[in-house]
Amino acid sequence: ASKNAQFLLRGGFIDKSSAGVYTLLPLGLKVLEKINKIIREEINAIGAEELLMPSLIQKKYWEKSNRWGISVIYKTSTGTVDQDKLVLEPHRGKDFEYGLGWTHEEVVSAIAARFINSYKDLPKAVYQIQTKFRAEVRPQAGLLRGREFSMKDLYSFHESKEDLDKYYEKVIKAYKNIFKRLGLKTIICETGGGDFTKEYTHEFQVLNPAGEDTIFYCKKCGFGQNQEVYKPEAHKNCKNPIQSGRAIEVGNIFKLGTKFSEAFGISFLNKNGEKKPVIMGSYGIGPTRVLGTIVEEFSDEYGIIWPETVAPFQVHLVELSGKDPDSKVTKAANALYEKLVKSGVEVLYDDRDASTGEKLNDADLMGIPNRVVISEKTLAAKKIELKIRGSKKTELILETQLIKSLL
RNA sequence: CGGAGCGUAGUAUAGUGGUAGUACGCAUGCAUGGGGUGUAUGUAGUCCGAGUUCGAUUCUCGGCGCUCCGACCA
Repeated sequence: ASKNAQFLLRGGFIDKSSAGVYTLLPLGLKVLEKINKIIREEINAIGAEELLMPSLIQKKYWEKSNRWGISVIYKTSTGTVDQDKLVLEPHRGKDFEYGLGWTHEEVVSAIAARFINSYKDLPKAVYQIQTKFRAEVRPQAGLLRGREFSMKDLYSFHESKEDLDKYYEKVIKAYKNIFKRLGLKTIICETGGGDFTKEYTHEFQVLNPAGEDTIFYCKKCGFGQNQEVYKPEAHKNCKNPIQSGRAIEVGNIFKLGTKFSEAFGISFLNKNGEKKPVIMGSYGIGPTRVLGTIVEEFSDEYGIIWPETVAPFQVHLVELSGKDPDSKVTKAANALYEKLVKSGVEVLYDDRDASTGEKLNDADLMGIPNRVVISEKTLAAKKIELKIRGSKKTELILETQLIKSLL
């Protein structure tokens, strides 16, 4: 199994429900929410508003864009496998056909068609963080490729190509901020746009052997291309050799142009009273895939090493009291726990009646940045023991020092 | 979608045409107490359906599920 699946399952972050479908357990959800918070902050900062669209999307929407039929595998009411659609059981003598949302251009376009009428309504950008469904025949690599996963999808609407281009650059900047805060080094790669657009689209790729894509890039000039469209002549002005490697795609951005605005009739009257189609862009980041990617990037033989920005807790407090629930060690650890929580520190308190080795190994596996141990030894020294996850050494420090360093 | 394999306890596995064993886990006791400690007792299982057979967990067929290689991947 892949590293992220192994550590996340063993550490109690996720639980496998079926192939490519996972529950985020309380610990994993905490991490996901931290990732989402960073994404929201940066996307809000470029003027987009959050909304929430449905997952169940009626056939008529998909038919307008000619995408009914690329969707999810489900059983139809007749019991045969149909690759195209979800058919709900007959009701009042009628089948109801829906596609489960694997992207939301159709829904957002229908909304935009109703609300956008004038150049004064533009530009506009909306996004959501929502569960998506895809007919992956072969899910793999834990959270890196699932049948159900979380996605932040942002859609923008503009009166001109130039305005879209400007916003596209703003999104690139926001994405750079997001991935930087998540601790991920990304390479922006050009790739073909599929049936979306003839223009190049861009992927944010994290170099990692667990990745499914092969990319070509240059560290010096910033050149990056996916293998699918690789054209080395685009790099001829730089003398630095091109490198290649496996990479995980954590985000992608598209200029949709007028494909959807034409299909759904999203138009506006410009200053001259002329009717024009709206120019659109679409921009995705997969938070659950990001979660898996972070684990692929930050771990050692013992477990995960969370970056502080997304760690489920700041402190993993371990008390080594042995069996006696009334021992001085337990009381001191309880007191420290209360004090940390009151100070606003996020603490995971391991007060299990388990062996020392078990507790310390679990702490390594779970990867919380600061491990604090309270034991007979630390009480004797009137200090607490701190170990930063990922470093080899432990240090004895004063409780006040610890709290100060965490706030 | 092309190719391969697998389905036995909560998990990981062994074995058999005559109804199943081991390890871990879990429960309880005793010992231990700074890197998954020792010990005793207990707990729990053959994916579903059909066929062959006196008898199927084992063989055959179908279904469902899972894994791996490749293709696809807005």
